Amino acid sequence: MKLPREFYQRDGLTVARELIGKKLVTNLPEGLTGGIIVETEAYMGAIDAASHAYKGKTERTKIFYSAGGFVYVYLIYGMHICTNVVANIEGVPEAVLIRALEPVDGVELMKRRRRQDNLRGLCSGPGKLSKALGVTKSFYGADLCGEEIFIEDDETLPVTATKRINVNYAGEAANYLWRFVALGNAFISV
DNA sequence: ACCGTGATGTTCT
DNA sequence: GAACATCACGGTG
Repeated sequence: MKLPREFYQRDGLTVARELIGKKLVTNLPEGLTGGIIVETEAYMGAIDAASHAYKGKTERTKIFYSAGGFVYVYLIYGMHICTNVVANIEGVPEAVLIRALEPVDGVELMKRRRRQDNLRGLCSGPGKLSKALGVTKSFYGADLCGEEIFIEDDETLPVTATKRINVNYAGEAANYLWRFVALGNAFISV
């Protein structure tokens, strides 16, 4: 079952935690690919120095201000795409970064896109899973209640919260336990 | 196992 | 012109 708009229209921390165990899917002309979400991070807008939306609305961050359930993508370090889910209601700029998947559907296609054969490393990082799923900059603003990219209900997994990865520049916010991981899962990024 | 490094583009100063 | 929510590779233990 595809998650409805209401799932996303809650606070970012709840959405980030509850996305663990759900299945992220893209359905593109080359085929359907997807996997269980096993690692996420919440980025909490105006109260979060690590968030791209911390300093307000720009051309890049305007999608944060839409209703939950749309896609925010950006290019990092000049070569990797990161895939995020916008959370909360219109006007509240929160988002959830998807950091790792356990590969499930279209594994062969994902291996081809990534040019690598190792299952364990196939989707174990935000850049990796974006490439495996075929997510590009054109996904900016895509509707998760549509057909190209969506999230389905799946299993319930035990979850722990830890500090977020690579946000040391964010001062106090770097210590918040806003990363969520499926306990004991082998497909997480670190 | 753990470094160190090079590749690369967009955003904001 | 710096900083950046990264990855793969090759070196050394």
